[in-house]
Amino acid sequence: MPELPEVEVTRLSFAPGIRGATIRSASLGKPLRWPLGIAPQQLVGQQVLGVRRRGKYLLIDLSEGLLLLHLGMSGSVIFASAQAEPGKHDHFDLHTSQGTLRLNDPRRFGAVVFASSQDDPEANKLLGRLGVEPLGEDFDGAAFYEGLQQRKTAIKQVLLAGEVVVGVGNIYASEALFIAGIRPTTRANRLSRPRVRKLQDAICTVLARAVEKGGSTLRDFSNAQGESGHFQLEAMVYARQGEPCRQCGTAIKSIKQGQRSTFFCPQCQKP
DNA sequence: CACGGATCCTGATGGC
DNA sequence: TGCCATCAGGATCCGT
Repeated sequence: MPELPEVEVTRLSFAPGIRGATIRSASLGKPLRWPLGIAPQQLVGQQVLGVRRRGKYLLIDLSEGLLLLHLGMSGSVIFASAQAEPGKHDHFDLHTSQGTLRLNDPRRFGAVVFASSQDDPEANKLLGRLGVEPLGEDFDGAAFYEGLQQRKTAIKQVLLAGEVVVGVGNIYASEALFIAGIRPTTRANRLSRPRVRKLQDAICTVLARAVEKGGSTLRDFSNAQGESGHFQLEAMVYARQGEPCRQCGTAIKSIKQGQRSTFFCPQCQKP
């Protein structure tokens, strides 16, 4: 479900409501990808200072540390004043003076991890290898080009790895490469400066647009208010194998790269 | 150190 | 209330 736009839409939908709240209690369901790192009771009494995002991580700033939240493949968050008893796939509840934040994640690839302010939370291992923010000021052409020059792998997989630029998932990687006219199998270090520039613009455009639209609703994405993105992503290539390219009519192709599906137009996207 | 593959887990879908 | 294979929006870890 969540790539950067969905995570950002989630953040925007609950950050104002939870800011300033005091944590009353916290509870865990089944194990997620990583353990919380502390006993849930240790969160009690802490203040929620705000909510930021880094890549696909939600960073909840607390008075004594940082709560890192990742939605994995199937996670979603609800923030509401009254919550029913946790359901089968509800694996984390944060009860606060202003409402309950609940993580629902059927596949449990997501995580909630506490980083104490005693250990420099910003230096958390999970945040260490992340690339530049695509919607931030640091995403400039020169640095992006230099980053890609270091990689001989297919550009699609370099985007997904998140070590050069973060937040581009499987859907938006295919979409951005289509907009930029670049074949997903092209090796990253073989791209010319102008093509890298075009790709950079395409990534910004497609992600920013998706955030504006409230996240794509390819399946069942909804924000923390339970509102589904009232927008169906009009994908140019994603999941459109065999269908005509919206630009030239050529049949969209589907291939596997690193066990993930990739979609592209063999006519519009050049190696 | 850059790369490719295995791996975690549940649910939906489609072929037989 | 059939069973089985395949696939799904992520990303870390491990062997090479």
